[in-house]
Amino acid sequence: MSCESDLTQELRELGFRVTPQRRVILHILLHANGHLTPSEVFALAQESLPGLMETTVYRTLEFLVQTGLAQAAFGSNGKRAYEISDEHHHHLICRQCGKEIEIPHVQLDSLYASLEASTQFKLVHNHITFLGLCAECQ
Amino acid sequence: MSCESDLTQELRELGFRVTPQRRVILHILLHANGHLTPSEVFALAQESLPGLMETTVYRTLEFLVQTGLAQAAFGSNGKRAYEISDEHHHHLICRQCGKEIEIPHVQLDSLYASLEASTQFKLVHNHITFLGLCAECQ
DNA sequence: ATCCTTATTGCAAAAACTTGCAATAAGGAT
DNA sequence: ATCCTTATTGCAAGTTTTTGCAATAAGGAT
Ligand SMILES: [Mn+2]
Ligand SMILES: [Mn+2]
Ligand SMILES: [Zn+2]
Ligand SMILES: [Zn+2]
Repeated sequence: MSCESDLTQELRELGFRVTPQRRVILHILLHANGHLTPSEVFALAQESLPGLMETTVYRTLEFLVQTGLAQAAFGSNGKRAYEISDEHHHHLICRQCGKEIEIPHVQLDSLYASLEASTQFKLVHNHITFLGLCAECQ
Repeated sequence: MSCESDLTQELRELGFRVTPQRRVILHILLHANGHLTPSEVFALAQESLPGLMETTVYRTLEFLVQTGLAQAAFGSNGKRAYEISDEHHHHLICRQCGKEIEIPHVQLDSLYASLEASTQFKLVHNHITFLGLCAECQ
């Protein structure tokens, strides 16, 4: 009974296959404390799964985002990073020193409501990176 | 007196040099109606400036963002695109059909105010891409 | 336990993007 | 007009990310 079993269960119920590659990558994301880049995931995953291709890591991470099990973040540098988080949140990063703050999604609730009202769109689970200057760097 | 002269003037006042490459790329961005990818800019720029390198396009676009003359957008596919717009705005894209709506920044004013109050950060000119489902695709 | 279907992976090649460094040329000084 | 300084470009090489396709193996059926 490993820690990612509920997620693999969810995959199976959605009609997707549970492969060793997906298991390992889910395990890594679940135990990471922050965002991981594809090459970080690859380096870690390769330890338990020699022969794993970096291509597969890219595809699996994007697959997990499509299914809603993982979230992608676009850092200030434009590079992608991934995480699994049960809290819908966003980020605010200081463009000068890189300090990062997490923004609970509840702070965007009224924005979302007004956007949905004015556009007729239904917003999905976004994971936004705001840039700014922290108190020290201003 | 070409159309990008005021921007090249601004560059010069900031202490940067005005090169044919920067002129051409500014001209292209000013006449584009939407976002352009680096390779689109490259293809157009090469017509007036044979010998131009793609590297230079990447560097120039990023340079224009740093100086605040251009804005970068991270589309739903994660690929970068650039534009010059005098209106601070954001985007809302349908994850299903790709339909895209522009969101005037004024709709985020109160969010920005509340984020600045709660975090002590000063937010900068962000150019955010929200994802959702349009009325038809829901 | 074996077979089937086809989703998923490995592998190779391409495309997108970045970096380092020597050659060039913009803009200021003479 | 010529010279100087050094920001900027071209060029080559490297890294990151995407794509196509044949080989593999997950999961359901027999
Ligand atoms: Mn996050
Ligand atoms: Mn835009
Ligand atoms: Zn800071
Ligand atoms: Zn749609």
